[in-house]
Amino acid sequence: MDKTAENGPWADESGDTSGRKKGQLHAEAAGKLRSMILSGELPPGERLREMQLCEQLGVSRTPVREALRTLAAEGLVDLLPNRSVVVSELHAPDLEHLFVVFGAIEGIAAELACQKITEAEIGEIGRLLAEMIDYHARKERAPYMQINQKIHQRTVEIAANPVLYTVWQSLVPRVERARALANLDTGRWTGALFEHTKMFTALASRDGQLLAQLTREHFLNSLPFLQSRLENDD
Amino acid sequence: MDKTAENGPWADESGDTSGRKKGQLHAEAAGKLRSMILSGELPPGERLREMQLCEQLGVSRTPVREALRTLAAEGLVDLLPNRSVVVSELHAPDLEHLFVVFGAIEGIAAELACQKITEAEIGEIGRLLAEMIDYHARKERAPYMQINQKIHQRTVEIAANPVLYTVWQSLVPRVERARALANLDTGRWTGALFEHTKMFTALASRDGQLLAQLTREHFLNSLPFLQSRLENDD
DNA sequence: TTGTCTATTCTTGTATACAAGACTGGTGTT
DNA sequence: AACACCAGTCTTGTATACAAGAATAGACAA
Repeated sequence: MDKTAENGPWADESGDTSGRKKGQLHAEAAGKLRSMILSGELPPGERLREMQLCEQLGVSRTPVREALRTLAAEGLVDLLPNRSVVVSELHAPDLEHLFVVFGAIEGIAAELACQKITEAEIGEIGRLLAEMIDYHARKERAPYMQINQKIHQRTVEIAANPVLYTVWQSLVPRVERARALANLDTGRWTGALFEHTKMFTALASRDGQLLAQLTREHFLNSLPFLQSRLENDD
Repeated sequence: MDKTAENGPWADESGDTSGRKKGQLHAEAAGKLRSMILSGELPPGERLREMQLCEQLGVSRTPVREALRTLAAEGLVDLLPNRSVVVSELHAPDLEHLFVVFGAIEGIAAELACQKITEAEIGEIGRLLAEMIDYHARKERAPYMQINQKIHQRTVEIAANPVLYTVWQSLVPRVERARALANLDTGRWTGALFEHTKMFTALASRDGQLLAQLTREHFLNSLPFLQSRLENDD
């Protein structure tokens, strides 16, 4: 069930075509299109003409169409029969739906992680947190976000549930997209960091119930900030 | 984000080609292949040769290949680059991973449903439950399972969260497959029914916390029975 | 007998060709 | 002026053709 190494979302590919062995153009195309959507190069609502994508990616329609099915399964595009594929919209109410689910997923991950985490891994997360606090103090947002993402990812990995990991992966692109579209508010930033330190304490003491609760709240708390940013834009 | 009406898993198709408007052979193919896998006609580990599937389904390779991508995203098949697609295995440990996640997902759905359910919908679920009790008394397993599935589906629908619904849908095929491969133990059957009545009570009184808890336990309880059946088979 | 190498066959990956369904602009009518 | 209608164009859906990588079987050597 969990041998999806090759076909899983962004196993590796993300724009480079260099050291790639031939014969997986559709996976490569999916990777490129995915990052184009996440980066906003292909904005929500954009109509994707197959031929146009072929020219941009330098491949024929067959791999492009297969890549689009993959992206559709990930929720990044909508397939309208006999009509163009469009980049899926991201409205404020959708965002709430997304964050409720995503927070719950990470909550489960947190609970499982508490059961399975080793001392070494607690140390690892602790170091990442320290690094993050450092970037916050220096107001360097980009590396902060990167470490933040890494902490969440490590937590899900430590949970050691491949099904959970797959579901989590399928949701991450949309969460990341929301974060990218609505850059984090400064007031929220400090609050989020504080929540992270509380979450680490719960993790280190292996209090799964508490950590799950904190995790769900963490996402729910950041939701209104993202929503307000989104409403201003479109 | 939630306009996935047409491309979502088994929106309708499940083997019939009758009243179908042309131009969606790949969706039709996906539906047929999906039910072939769920029914066990295509057992775990089976190598799927594209040409062979073409003959069976009466279409060309293009829609078959696109259907296989969809099924891969649903976790029913594994894509091995330059090698045949195979029906994914279903091992006992995988099953535990699946059920932990699925139980949690339905738990969230249950919690949301408690907040949003109307009196009319409570009545509807109540009638379904009564029907199910009836089938249990008559030991008619197939229709029982069908109603059971419907209750779960209605609960998730009432939760009214499209993201949650999509995630749920992506997991259901595997859960259903596990149920199909390991036909429910009679002892467990009665226990499961009892749990359902308790869950209905919680739903009717809109006790989300309790219902979520019961739902998670419901899946965890049925897990060992399915696992033992699975170990006997392969 | 066993192991390895190679040639053949099979299967998948990609490109292209053709058909059918949507979109667009203009024309005519009311 | 507004609306319905129709042809031409564009876009997607499907089939087929061709190329390249993998499996297989047989020959040969150790």
